[in-house]
Amino acid sequence: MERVISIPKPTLERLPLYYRRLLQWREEKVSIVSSADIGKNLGIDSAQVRRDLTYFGAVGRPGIGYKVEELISYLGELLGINNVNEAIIVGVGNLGRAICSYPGFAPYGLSIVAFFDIDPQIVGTKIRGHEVFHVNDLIHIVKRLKIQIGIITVPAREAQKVADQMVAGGIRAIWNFAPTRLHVPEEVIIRSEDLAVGLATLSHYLVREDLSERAEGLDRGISGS
Amino acid sequence: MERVISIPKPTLERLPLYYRRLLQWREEKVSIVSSADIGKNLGIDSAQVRRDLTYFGAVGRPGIGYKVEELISYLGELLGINNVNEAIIVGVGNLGRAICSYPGFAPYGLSIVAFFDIDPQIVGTKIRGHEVFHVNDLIHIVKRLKIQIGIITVPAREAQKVADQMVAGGIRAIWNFAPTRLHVPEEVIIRSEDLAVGLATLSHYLVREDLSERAEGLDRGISGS
DNA sequence: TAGATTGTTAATCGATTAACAATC
DNA sequence: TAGATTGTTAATCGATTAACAATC
Repeated sequence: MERVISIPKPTLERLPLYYRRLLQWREEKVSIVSSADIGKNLGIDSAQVRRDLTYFGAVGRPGIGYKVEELISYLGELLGINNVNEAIIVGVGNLGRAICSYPGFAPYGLSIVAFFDIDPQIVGTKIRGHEVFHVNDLIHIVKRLKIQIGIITVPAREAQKVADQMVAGGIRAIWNFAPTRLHVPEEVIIRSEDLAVGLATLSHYLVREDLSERAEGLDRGISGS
Repeated sequence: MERVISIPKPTLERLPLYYRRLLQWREEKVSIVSSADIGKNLGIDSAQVRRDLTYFGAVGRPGIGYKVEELISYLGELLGINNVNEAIIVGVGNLGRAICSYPGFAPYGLSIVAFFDIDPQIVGTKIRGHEVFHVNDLIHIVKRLKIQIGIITVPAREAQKVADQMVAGGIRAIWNFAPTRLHVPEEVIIRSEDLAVGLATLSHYLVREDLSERAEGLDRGISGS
């Protein structure tokens, strides 16, 4: 399955961070950076940075560093950013709207070309100049426009149904914001952004800290620090 | 630093998934589940599930499985869900509003008790019955209410300033949705939800697939499958 | 040349999985 | 008891970090 060169997932999640920081450096007219610069800035080991950047072949110069411009287009290529990524979004409540107008996407060439909802109050209205279609038209429209990316921002209980229709329309990657697990054919890529996971882990750390305060008190005599 | 019992991060991100699925089972009147049930449902190895569930001591019965009810309260405790988590949110654009009304949080006891913004058009209005305050009042209000969690949904360039004020007010955990890295004292917990990372990885996989199609063609003679 | 920094190899660290004795 | 499933140990796998020769 995982054929050809395959990048470790953690690396893949760091590349966009490098990319974004590089855009900022370009803005600031910085033309060359070292792996140490990048690492210090993002809190990542410099060896890790070099490692990450060489998965598809080298791009830096020993003794010099990385040309910001070069690295940007290299990473852009790698991340598929240089392409235009056309997507549809299903569910135009607050979350859907927030995603449509999320400024962080600006550099990533995401273009949301059609909006869908099921609420008759919303279907037929316009969002950012685009008409909102009924979900029933999804398969048809997706096929016609050959859309590859589908974004799901509907309630959890609707999500699977929507995913099924996306798959039927030929969508190859689903970005799911509904708090539920989706079942799709294995050739379809799924990425779920599960906000509850974020909240729960944060909340867990708070609890942990409370517990560990006592423990640290007992501990201090032994381990110092 | 990482004192007392410490759970691996990947485990910590799976616990909320278990928790959510268990709530669903309870709803369906299922009273006992096995690690195999949980695993199959979430696409996780059953040994992994057992491992994850024993980091704070055992809860299952050999030969039987796990009592849904017991496991729910066990995980709830672990994740700090049984507490009420009071939070403030800064930035009440679409994303802020989406988070406030995100249904996935329902089980997690998150209570957003104050809203802040800087836009004079918005300050003073009400959201879900709560007045929106000016960011200038943040430190004062956070101190008075002894809030521990701050949610940042402002544009990237404002985020650090907001984080500084949260820290000054005594907030201990920050949930950051702005696409930028925040610098805070090390005792403050930060979790960043970086949507651009999600988008970029998704887009990357699409590109990879396109490339690998060719490669697979060449490959097939050798490795079959 | 001397100093800096890469790309890469080897060593370390941490997480996942397999296997199985203990237990219901 | 026989069958099922846990909790845990040991083996495997994968990612991070340290170290350094090669290169500018």
